[in-house]
Amino acid sequence: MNLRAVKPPHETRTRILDAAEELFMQHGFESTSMRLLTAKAGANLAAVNYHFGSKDALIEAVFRRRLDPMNTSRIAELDRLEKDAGGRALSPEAIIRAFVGASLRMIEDSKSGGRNFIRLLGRTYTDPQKHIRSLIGQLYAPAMERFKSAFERALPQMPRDELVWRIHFMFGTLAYTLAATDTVQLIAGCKPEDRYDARLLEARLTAFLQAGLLAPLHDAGDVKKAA
Amino acid sequence: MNLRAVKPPHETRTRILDAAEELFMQHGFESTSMRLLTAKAGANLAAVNYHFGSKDALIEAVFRRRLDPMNTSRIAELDRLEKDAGGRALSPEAIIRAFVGASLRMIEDSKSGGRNFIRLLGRTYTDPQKHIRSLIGQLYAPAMERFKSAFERALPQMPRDELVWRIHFMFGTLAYTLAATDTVQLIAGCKPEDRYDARLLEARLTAFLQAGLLAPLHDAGDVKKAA
DNA sequence: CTAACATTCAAACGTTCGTTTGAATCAGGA
DNA sequence: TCCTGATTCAAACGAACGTTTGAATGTTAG
Repeated sequence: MNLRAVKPPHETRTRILDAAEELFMQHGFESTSMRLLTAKAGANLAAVNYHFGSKDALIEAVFRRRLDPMNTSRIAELDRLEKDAGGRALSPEAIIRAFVGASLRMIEDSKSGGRNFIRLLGRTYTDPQKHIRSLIGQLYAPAMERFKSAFERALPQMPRDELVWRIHFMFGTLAYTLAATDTVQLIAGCKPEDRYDARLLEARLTAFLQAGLLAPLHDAGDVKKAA
Repeated sequence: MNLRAVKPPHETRTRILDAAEELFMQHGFESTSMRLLTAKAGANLAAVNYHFGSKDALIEAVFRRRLDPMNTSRIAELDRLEKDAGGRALSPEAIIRAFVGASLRMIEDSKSGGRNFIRLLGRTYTDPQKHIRSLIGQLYAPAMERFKSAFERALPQMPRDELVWRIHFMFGTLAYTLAATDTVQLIAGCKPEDRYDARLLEARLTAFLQAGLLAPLHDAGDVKKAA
């Protein structure tokens, strides 16, 4: 009997996914060649096509592996909050934290390549390729619907269009913040050690998003009149 | 004498820049081949290398053409506001409008390919290629410094780190909003005809950003304690 | 052991890429 | 008109890409 642990069933698959996550984050999809990728994963060039079918299918697998669990846990967290609250409405802040927290927790999780993935994800929301954007949209759809109706219940007085836009703005702020962890240097003066402190970032981000979500309604009359 | 207007001096150059702007926006830099690009521009395949030197140099030229004037006009607008205000401090909202307005005015400008460029720009802030991001950062630097100190003067009581982060968040919201003009459909229910109404968008965006910028300061003690 | 299956491997395939080349074409001034 | 420099053109270059192939190797069950 072999004393070493049994070989995991999909070891090569996993190594390829990990390498892809990191290289896609560093160089993007197109600039990452299968040769570089399989070399980093310690696999043969043909391994990607054998295990995933094609490069596009690999890209899809990279997102499915992390995004499905992340959004499932988001929804679970929201369910838990609503159950704890009994019949009472949740505060907007609590809903925001449930959404943002799932992403930030993944950044802190240093053993899995979560941070790589989060940065990759943040940038892919605006990927030029439509089929990639629609994949992301599809993977996000259930959580998005769930959070949207949670916000509607928390803010019954807010017009629906306005709410949709503000959710859009919040989503954008989160996406950009996660993706552009070094673009911060555009505006010099940020202490580098603060940049990855997820707890501090969560506090700052939540405060910003909450204020934006609850901003006073602009006077629609002004808009029409000025036009 | 020829009755037709004289041939513009850099007609082919301009046609190439216009085609590049549109195709880069639609497909990204790498997925846009020189063959497709020159065909769309009605130019020969070798024209890009003749007029610009290389594909990378063309990418740079695409950004320089629009970004330099845009940021110059941003700074001019801020100068004008400060002059009009005499010695008094500007409101944060006025500073935000000066910054956001330059982008949104370019979206409305349908005769030049400004809208294409703005969407392209929004996505490029988080481009995987470092030399592209640093080009953008470099082209933005003067305006960024100028607006940063304007905000500092308008909000003297706000800690500098906090302000830097909030400017970062605002910048992200703007970038994402401009880039993801169709990702809005992630959250269904947005009336398509509202999506490109720049005046309405400016009102909504400004209200959101202003509220976020002026959000109550979170208690730093809470953060440390929870850690 | 052996048959059956899953995985890995080196090699090659055809395509597309950005770039280069050298001749052809155009313009304007002497 | 002819010369000169700028621009356009068709053609080709070598390199890199994603994918396929068929044999070799490893693993598991009968």
